[in-house]
Parts: sequence; structure tokens; C-alpha cells
Amino acid sequence: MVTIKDIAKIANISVTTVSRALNDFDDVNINTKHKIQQIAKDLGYFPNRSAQSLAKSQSQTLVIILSGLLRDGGKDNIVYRTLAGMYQYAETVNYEVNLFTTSSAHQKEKSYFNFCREHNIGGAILQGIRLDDLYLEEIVNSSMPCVLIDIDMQGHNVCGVSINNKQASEDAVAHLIKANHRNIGMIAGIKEAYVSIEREKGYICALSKVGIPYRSEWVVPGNFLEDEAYKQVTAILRRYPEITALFCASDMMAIGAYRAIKDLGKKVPEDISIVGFDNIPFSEHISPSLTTIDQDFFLMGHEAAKELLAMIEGKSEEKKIVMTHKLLDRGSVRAI
Amino acid sequence: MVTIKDIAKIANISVTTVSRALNDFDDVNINTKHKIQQIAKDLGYFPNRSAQSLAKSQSQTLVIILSGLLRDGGKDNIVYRTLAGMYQYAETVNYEVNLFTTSSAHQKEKSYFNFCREHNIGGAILQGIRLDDLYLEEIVNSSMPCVLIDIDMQGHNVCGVSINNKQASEDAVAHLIKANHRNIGMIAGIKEAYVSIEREKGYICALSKVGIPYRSEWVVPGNFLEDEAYKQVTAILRRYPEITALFCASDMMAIGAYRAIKDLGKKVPEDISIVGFDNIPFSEHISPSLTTIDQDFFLMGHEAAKELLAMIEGKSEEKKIVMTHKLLDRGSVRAI
DNA sequence: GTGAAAGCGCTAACAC
DNA sequence: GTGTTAGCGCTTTCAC
Repeated sequence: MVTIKDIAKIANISVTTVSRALNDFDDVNINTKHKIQQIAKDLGYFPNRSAQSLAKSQSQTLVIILSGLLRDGGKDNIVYRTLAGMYQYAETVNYEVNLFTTSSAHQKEKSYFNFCREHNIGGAILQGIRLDDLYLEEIVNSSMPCVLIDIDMQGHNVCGVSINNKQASEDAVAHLIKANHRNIGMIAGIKEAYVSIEREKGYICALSKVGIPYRSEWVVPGNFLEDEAYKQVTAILRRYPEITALFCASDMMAIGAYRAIKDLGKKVPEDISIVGFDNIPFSEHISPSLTTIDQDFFLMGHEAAKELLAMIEGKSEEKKIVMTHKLLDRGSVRAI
Repeated sequence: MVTIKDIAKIANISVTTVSRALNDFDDVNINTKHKIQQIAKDLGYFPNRSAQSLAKSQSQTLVIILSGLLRDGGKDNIVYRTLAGMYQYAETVNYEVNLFTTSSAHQKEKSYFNFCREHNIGGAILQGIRLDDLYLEEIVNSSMPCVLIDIDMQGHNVCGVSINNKQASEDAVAHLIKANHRNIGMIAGIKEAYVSIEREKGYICALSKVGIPYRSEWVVPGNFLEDEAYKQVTAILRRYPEITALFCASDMMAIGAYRAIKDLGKKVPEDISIVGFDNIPFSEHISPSLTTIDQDFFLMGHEAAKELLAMIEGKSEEKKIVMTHKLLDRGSVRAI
């Protein structure tokens, strides 16, 4: 392994100067600098990140903490796209990305704060975290810079990135209403997820704006799971045959809904109209293609990374980034 | 930040002993050990990974290097599943995982070897690498432990993990032949990918075993891309209407094929039978559900991680791990 | 513009 | 069993 010491020896110069030259400080003679950089290149020198991190008590690294990388997860491609966005941004600023996953087992023994300390992490992006998560409170209280994806949280050095879930949801339901649906059910997500709550609010809001009474028994939890949605949709449509449209809080659940509807001997959109949420890659491919709310997760990851860096460098003011969403009008809604 | 020095001071003991106690060495008095561990816990001590890594010139980390985390990639969920498998294994052995991505830009300026050195990496898992990749030769020549997913390569400290792609492919085509298809086209992957080559071999082999002549013009490249497959399938079916079945070297391409067939006014499987490869989550959901070759990517990641660790610890003999595959007989093949 | 020296937090001979 | 000491590769005062 070639170190700055080696370079120093060859260049007949001190390690200090080598370090400064390599870091492109401008208090070093331009000639020595070039000379050193040339030697470094010739020798195939690369800095030891651990040593740098140790010396600077800070690592040039952006971190994303995912709550769980499950065996059966990821089908919606959301994590992947977010990661891709982060990595892409990180590359432009010559940062590296570390991906950590937490399990509840982890969280019990290791606090978020310690976790970051252990790794000389200056801050992190969290995704998939829920409102009842152990980390959440800690994050808000610690002063460690942190970007929360899909959570709206106040706190020192805490920033949130998400679309306006309530508004998006309202748009989705309004789209159904515009197609003259009045008996609209909702397959909601998971109670402990911020986005679920917001999306439910949007649903209620859209209904109330046009005077359609809200019937709580028409809102059932699908836990963002395809199979759970399948069960719930089967049950709700059997029980309330007057329902003509369903708003699903995620595309994965919409897929479950499709299957349920088919198995009930009904058709989308002839019998039941559906609007989904997320615009996962496959929503376009199912038949009929799914009308849904598009979120740009790649951009979300990108912006989250950008914001985190700004916070770490102490030059961020932003406390909430709202991404744009859009309704994709495809084939799963029929006007009645 | 609390360090072992702090603990040493409080316990009135040397840092060496603290270090040994914390690392659970057995040449330290059981009482002192307990005492130290208690203090560490009380203080909320966590080791500084950079310092550890620097001191040991080795980081307790498994690395996966992905060639490219593309904005539009990941739809097949393969990367996700592999990662999940790796993380799961790493957790059981108390290792961490680092995910790096390379772009060709990266590779030009930084060799694989230097890349690993820079990070005190003891070895890596590579996925998505192609035969013409700059890294590949270097990997084989360096003595750095390395697990290659989906590449068969000989070299010191190099291990490969994959299914038997040729055999799987042969199984897929044999399935079509058993359904009395004789005019079988193939949508191949990408010339520079090892798996593509193997899958093509399997196709040829299956045909020759039953005496069906091989027609090279019936094998077209789809580059593992849905859109490219769409184009190629459209062209080939127009040109050779006698084709009754298509073997696609990936499910993503099979999806493109479905679309092409539909747009040509034909139907799967009535007019054209299809067999895919990979068993991506959505292959089950498309209509008709796709008959395909299942690969367990989660397990692949898991085994790759396990093997890498064994190699790093110098206790591996294995040079090639062949995972099992299976043909999933679903709805996209019709017997004629 | 350059260098000497200390130190980041930890591990690992080696001596006792 | 325990402590002394050196050192991993780098950055960073501070003096010159």
C-alpha cells in the first residue's frame, strides 16, 4: 500500500506538504504541488479512507438508513430508485454512500445516535421509518443532521422530503369523482405510516368538498401489502356491492385489488374503477394500465442527498422539501 | 464521544485491557472484563469503526460492487433481492455491508484493487459485471478475495455464484419442445454478459438434442431491455410468421414480447408461447402469467456473502457455487 | 511555502 | 492477567 509517507520520501518533502498538495490547498507552491500529484499518480496512490475519517473525525460519506431490506420487499422499486438518485448525486460531489439497514433487533441495542457516531457519520437519510419507530424521537432530539423521506417532523437539523401526500390523494379521489363516482372506497396503508395518514386525509377531504358523506367502513387497511389488499377488497366489495370505485394508497395494493376484482368475476374498469398511488414500473403494464399518482423517487433520493450535504455543511435553511406529483390518467377509471 | 481511554480511566486500568475485554479476549480476568463491559455500556460506548479499521488494516465489512445503479434500472428486483440476502447474512455474522457502484468513468480512474485498498476492503462481491468490463481482468489477477455473481471465472481467490444458466435455458426450451413447438425463436440478452452466452448455448443444445435445426436468424438480441425486446419481437414475428414460440433470456424482455405480440394482434399463448427467465415478481401478475425459470436471488446474495467471508478468513476451498433453478410452469405456453 | 510534532481511537507485539 | 509502547495513515496546529 502506498501512503503519503512514500510520496514524501520520493519527493524529498514532508508529509504535511504532501497532504496539502493532495488536498489541493493553495498555500503550497504550484510546482511542488504538480510534482507531488504526479508522483501520487505514478505510484497509484489512493488515500486510506479510514485514516482520513479518523483524522478528520468525519467521513466524506452520505448515509441512508433503510428500515428493513426484506426478503420479499422491493417489488415496487421504490428503494432502488431512491438509492439510485442518492448515489447519482453523491457521485457529483465526490461523496460516497453507505447503506445501512435497521431491524428492530438492531434498534434495541444501538441507538441512532450511537450508530452514527460509530461510523463517523455526519448525518443520514432515513427511509421507510414509521411514526412508532424507536429511532424517530431520538432523531428529532439529537442534533445530528437528518433527512426524513416521507415523514413530516419538526426538529433541529431535521429535514423532510416528500410529495404533498394529502393533496395527491385528494387529486386521485377528485379524479374518480369527476368520472361521476360517488361510492368510493379506500384501501389504506398502515396506521403507523405518516403517508398513510395523509393519504387518508386527502380522501376524506376530496369527498367532503363535493358533499359526499364519509363512510368509515369503506376505508379498510391494506398495510401496503398486495395480499392484504386482495383480502380486504374481496371483503368490502362483497359486503358493499354499491361501491363503484376504489382508491388504493399504493400500486402494490391496487394490484391486489385487480386480482380480487377478477376473482369476484368483475372487471376493471367496467365494474370497478381504480386509482393507485406511486406509479411503480408495473402499473403501466397491468391490464388495464393503472391510473395512479406518480412520484419521482429518483429525484427524491437526489434531493434528499443534496439537502443532507447542505445540512452537514451547515448551509441549509430548508426544513421541508415538497416534491411534485402528478396524476397519470390511464385505463383503470371509467366514467359512469 | 466516549473512547476506550475514558473507560480505562474510570476503570483505572490500561487501554489495552479495555480493548481486550471489549473484544472478548479470554486472557483477561473475568471480573475485570465484566466490569469494563458494564462501564462501556453505562457510558454508551461504541467503537469507532475508522480507528478499528485503521489499526487492523481491515474492516469488518462485506462489500458489494454493482456496476451501475441506473435511474431506470432495478425493475426486475434482482439487485434488491441480492442485497437483501447479503445483508441478512452479514447481520448474522455481525458484519456490515457496503454498497458501491461503479460507472465506467469510475473504473478508468480507479482500479478495482485500489478501490478496495482505499477502503480497507478485504474482498468484494461483484454483480452486474460484464465480460468486457475493465475490472474483470484485474480481479482475476489480484489476489483480493472476490465473489462474482453470474460470471464464471477462474483465478486465485475468485469464486463464482450462479445457477447453471445453460441447463436452465435448456430446460426452458425443452419445455417448449415438449409442447410440440418446433419453430422456436430466442430473444437473447447482451453479448458481453456471461449469462447471455450460456443461455444461448442452452437454447442451441435443447434444439439439437431433438434434431431441430438451429437457425441463427431466429436468435435476436434484446439487451435485457424491455423496449429492445419489443422491437426485436415485432420484427422477428413479422418476418417469420412460422414461429410459434419464443424463449426470452429475461422476464423483462418477455414483458416486451407480450406487448409486441399484443400489438401485432396476436395472443399469448394461443398464437405465440413464451418462456421467460428470472421469475421477477411481476411475471406472475401479467396476463397470462409467465412460464419462466426461477432464480433465488436472495439466496444467491446470501451465499455470495457467506462465501466471501469464508475466503477472507482463508477457509474456503469452493471455487464455484451452483444454485438451483426451477422451471415454473404457468400460463404462457400452449401445447400444439 | 514548508516542516515538526501531536493526535484521531484503536490494536498488537512484547515485557512483566 | 495486565501494562507499556509503538504504530495504522492521515490531518492540523504552530513555528519557521
